[in-house]
Amino acid sequence: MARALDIRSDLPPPRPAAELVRQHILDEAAHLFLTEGYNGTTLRRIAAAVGMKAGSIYHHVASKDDMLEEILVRGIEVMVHSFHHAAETTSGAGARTRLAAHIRAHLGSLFEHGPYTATHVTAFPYAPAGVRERIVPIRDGYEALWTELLAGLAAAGEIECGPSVQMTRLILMGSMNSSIEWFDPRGDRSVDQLADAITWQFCSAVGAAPDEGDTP
Amino acid sequence: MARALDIRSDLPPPRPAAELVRQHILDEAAHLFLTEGYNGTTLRRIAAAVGMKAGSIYHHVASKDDMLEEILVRGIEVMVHSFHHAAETTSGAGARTRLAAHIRAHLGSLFEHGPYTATHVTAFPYAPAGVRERIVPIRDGYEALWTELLAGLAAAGEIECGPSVQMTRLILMGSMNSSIEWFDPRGDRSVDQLADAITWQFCSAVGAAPDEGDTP
DNA sequence: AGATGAACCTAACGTTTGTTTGACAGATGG
DNA sequence: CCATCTGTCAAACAAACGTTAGGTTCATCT
Repeated sequence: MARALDIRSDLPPPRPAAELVRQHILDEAAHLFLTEGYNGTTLRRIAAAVGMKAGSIYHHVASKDDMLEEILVRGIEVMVHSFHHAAETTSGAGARTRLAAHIRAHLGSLFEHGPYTATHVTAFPYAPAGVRERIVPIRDGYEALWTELLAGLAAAGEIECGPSVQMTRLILMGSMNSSIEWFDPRGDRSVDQLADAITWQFCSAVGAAPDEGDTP
Repeated sequence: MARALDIRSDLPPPRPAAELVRQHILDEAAHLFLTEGYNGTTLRRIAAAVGMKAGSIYHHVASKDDMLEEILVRGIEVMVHSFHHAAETTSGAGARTRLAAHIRAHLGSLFEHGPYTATHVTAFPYAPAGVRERIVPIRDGYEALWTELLAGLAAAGEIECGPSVQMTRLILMGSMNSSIEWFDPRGDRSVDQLADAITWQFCSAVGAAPDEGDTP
């Protein structure tokens, strides 16, 4: 039986140093998963990047699959957080402003918050089946946010979708996500410029002209 | 020294049956590379799909890398062929018609000409470095066709690109290529509808209204 | 001082990878 | 009818894989 009424917690919080190493491992793993793919990345390669031997990794994580799963979950968390932040800061604005903010937020998740979100886009399709099944529901939650956003704007007549909102969402998210294969935020174009370009190409179809004023 | 002046060629043309088996192997390999990824596909898995044992594959193909390379090359050939066909059939048409035809042609390459082109999109980024280096120049040729097309339409003022033609091309090709991760041509939407949706979202920005007439 | 336990190492586990080998069956050709 | 060529197989190869086990170091706590 577990001792109760202990003054201090029986399960002490993880040491900050240990958690820091764990973060470091996941950072390097995510970076390698992103550039080399999941199957193309070996534990020895990850260990070398951290400055350890392969076996030592297992003192911080349960398995290679577990690493990927945690990276994918964190990637979605970043996206969801950015989405809500964009929604709050443009709650009263017009259609184009709101859409532009969300596009910028999604691209920010990809390029400005470490390799977790980007790994999500590239490594997910070929992740082990078990991992994928556990991630899909979480991922669905984020996609639902986008569907809701686009459907709302379309229903209000503020943007014009094609045959279906889902198809529109998939095309838009495809053009955003595929940018990680060619866009370099340290290059001669900024993330802002990329967001502007995608926003422009996507919602230039908006019946309403580019609006800057609020619509309370 | 090679014997010359032989009546028959020293290198007899490959038997048609043998070439057929080879095609079959490449077909199954491409399908597996597409669905499971290159590193996630084993030679034994490919052999099983063809109805052989792993070792037998090597009587038809030099190596796993060689399989991938040939698949990638053929994928580009399909795309280039479709591009030129679209260019010929709409040489005198207006901007939107020409662009729509090329978008439809590219999507046709992805979904209607076997797994070679689609494999090219998904497997290329994580192909072995040696293979990738040999493919890049060929791939550049196809991308140049698109750049030329978009630049021509933009220079004539028929479409409006963003800050750069390259960025516009990458965004457009990204939205087309990423559709292989979610679009199913056997589903309730046809490739034609997908092409229409992408064309609509992309070139609704065209200053000129949707034109149907030719501009000789 | 002695004990503790986390962090890391080396070494090896069993499995799977891409590839090679040698033998065997059937067709082909002189 | 014999010799040759083709395609296939079982078997084995070395290398690399993810993972486990056991030993060593070292700061911390009693």
